Amino acid sequence: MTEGPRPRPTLRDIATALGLSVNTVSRALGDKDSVSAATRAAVQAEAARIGYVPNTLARSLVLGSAMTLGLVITNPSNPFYAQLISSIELRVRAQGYSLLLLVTDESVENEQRATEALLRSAVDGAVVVPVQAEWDHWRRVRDSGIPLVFVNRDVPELGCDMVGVDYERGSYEATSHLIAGGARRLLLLEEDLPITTTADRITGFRRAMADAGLKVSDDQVQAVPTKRYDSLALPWQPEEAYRFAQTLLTDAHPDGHPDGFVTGNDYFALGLLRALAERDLAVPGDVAITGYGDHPYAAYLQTPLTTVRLPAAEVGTTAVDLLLQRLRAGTERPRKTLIRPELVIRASTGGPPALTNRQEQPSSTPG
Amino acid sequence: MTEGPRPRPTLRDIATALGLSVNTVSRALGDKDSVSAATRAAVQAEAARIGYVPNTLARSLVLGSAMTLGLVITNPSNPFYAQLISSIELRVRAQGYSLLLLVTDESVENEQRATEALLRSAVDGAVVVPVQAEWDHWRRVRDSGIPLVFVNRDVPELGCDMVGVDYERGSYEATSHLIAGGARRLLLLEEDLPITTTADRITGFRRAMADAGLKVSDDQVQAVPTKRYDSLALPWQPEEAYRFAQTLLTDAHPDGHPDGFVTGNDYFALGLLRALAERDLAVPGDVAITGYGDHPYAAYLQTPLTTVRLPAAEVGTTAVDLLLQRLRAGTERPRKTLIRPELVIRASTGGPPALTNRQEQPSSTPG
DNA sequence: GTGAAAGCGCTAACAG
DNA sequence: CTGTTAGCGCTTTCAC
Repeated sequence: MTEGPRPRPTLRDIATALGLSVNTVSRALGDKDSVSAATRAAVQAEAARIGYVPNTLARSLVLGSAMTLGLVITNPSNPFYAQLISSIELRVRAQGYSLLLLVTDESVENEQRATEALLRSAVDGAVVVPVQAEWDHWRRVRDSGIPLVFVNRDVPELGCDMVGVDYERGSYEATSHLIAGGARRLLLLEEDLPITTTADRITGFRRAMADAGLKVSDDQVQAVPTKRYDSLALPWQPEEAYRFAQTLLTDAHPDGHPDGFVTGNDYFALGLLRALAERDLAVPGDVAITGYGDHPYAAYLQTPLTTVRLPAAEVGTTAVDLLLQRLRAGTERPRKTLIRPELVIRASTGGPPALTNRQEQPSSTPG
Repeated sequence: MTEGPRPRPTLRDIATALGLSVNTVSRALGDKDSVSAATRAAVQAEAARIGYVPNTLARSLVLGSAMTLGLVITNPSNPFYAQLISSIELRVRAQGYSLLLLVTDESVENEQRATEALLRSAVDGAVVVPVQAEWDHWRRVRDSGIPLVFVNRDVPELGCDMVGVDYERGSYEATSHLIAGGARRLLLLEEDLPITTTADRITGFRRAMADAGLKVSDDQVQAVPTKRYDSLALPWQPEEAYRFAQTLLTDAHPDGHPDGFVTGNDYFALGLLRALAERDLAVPGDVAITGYGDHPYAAYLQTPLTTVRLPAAEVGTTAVDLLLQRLRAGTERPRKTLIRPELVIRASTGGPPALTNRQEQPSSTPG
């Protein structure tokens, strides 16, 4: 028969119950050695008996640290970010910190409010996937002594630590792979977000084309309109890429129809696949395509999708480690780390036609 | 030229700069009316000038509330939970609270540690997706006066508020739909987690079968082994269902091969689809199948998947609202809400064969 | 080894 | 209207 919400027990409750001073109780619980074994035992017993839990607020106030890190992220429904959240939370908790979560939905306004929240909450540091459109508010956070680690997208102006994915390389490899497979008239379908990840993928695409001696006209790089600011929307719907591709395939192509598509994420590939099927274009026979992200479904499509697997967990873990190092170390130069993604070759580019018996590894760094 | 981390400005800095008392400054900033307009203006100007940000820690300590809610969730990589996180964070922030995130990965141990963290952090309340295997630690949290709202899975023993999805109904409708389409030898592929959501879906399946006058033998309800405790794994890999289905389809079926599959999530359906394709079984010709969750890819499979769409955003929002109401109201009876999911009929059960021009709505309550 | 005193930054009482 | 006093729960001096 449980009682209603009793007032929470404090050090003083233990102290008075045992006829000790609050101070002694604090030290007994804090495992300092300036307490007799007997006292310590008594204190710990009483603490356990009344269910004492230290008040982090008070503790933080005097210690000047809340043992809390912030995580500012754009969209948890993006599988990459979902994994990032998991890996970051795990690491943060393992190091004895708490995690404050802020979601920005790609909105600068939300991000500005998020920085306010970080400042007020006096977090010890923050892992941030920046919206990138503006960053003055981040300067303010950094200047107030809260170390920042940017993840996935950088804000070089601030000279903070950064850990991301080598998107350019992933895109380069995907493109080169298509070219190696015989594709010549390639198209890149990209997100229309004004962020570096997209820009890097475009760069990779162009570089691969150039290295193969292929020209890239402007209409070979296409931005798919996305519902980026719809706060509860999924990262991207295949829908948008589907409609976009429908139009694209209908348009006149002076040099012949495209025979290869590089897409900026697996959802685009999904929509594209449908549009191609509707025009009776075979994949990979008529058109080869690559995705980006290796979402959990990619290997299980009817035409398994060649795609770029992102090391989400590694990125998250590295970010937390960088942050904690900086909390301890202080003023080193900012470190930037790009982790290399992995091209996973499947049937959509003529790879193994279906699942072989070799098990697809759903490794610790999937999606 | 930014300076290094200055000590953070406090009320006293403003007070001394203006020759006022700390108290007056506090009230001026707090919009109390017991301050002259002139003083308030001066204070606010100075606060803005030095970039004053109130210290939530100190504020919380005296006020007895940290204006923070906890969110304890099992697996952010499950698209349903990802959306839940988004919607909850949005609502929580809109109400002026912060959100502390704890991930349990379906582990009771993690959950117990999470409750410790909630107690220490003195959150005002928590939204919880419980692991359900044990719940004594939750009793402790509740007894210490922290209101809890269980989401998606209930712990009826504790008499807390709860908001979930009517999984039984979703499963009932999916099953009935298959039966209406002519399927008779149905199989249910379920998660092997010991949780009520799975149990509810099984109940719905059995009830639909019974209502149609069909018997259900034990081997018609199958649990797919999953990597549930793999901390960074995705919710479920299609892989497991694929292998499981391979075996299943190889086994002798005295009453003929199954002509319908109800699956507990869309990933299972994905694996199943491949296993069926390998045996040249046509969907929906030979076998009709349904998924559960309406993940973003479901509508875009080569055979678009009939599935049960879950109202994730609505669940999340409702949960936060219930929690905040209870924070204000105090002792009402616990309220339990089940939100109804929606069966989305597609080609895998003989629905519209492909995307029609009627736009698939990626509504605010998808996946 | 233990206690008394002071203070983290803020807000709530009460005076004036 | 404003200042003084007190205290949130805890930890860190510094005496004893």
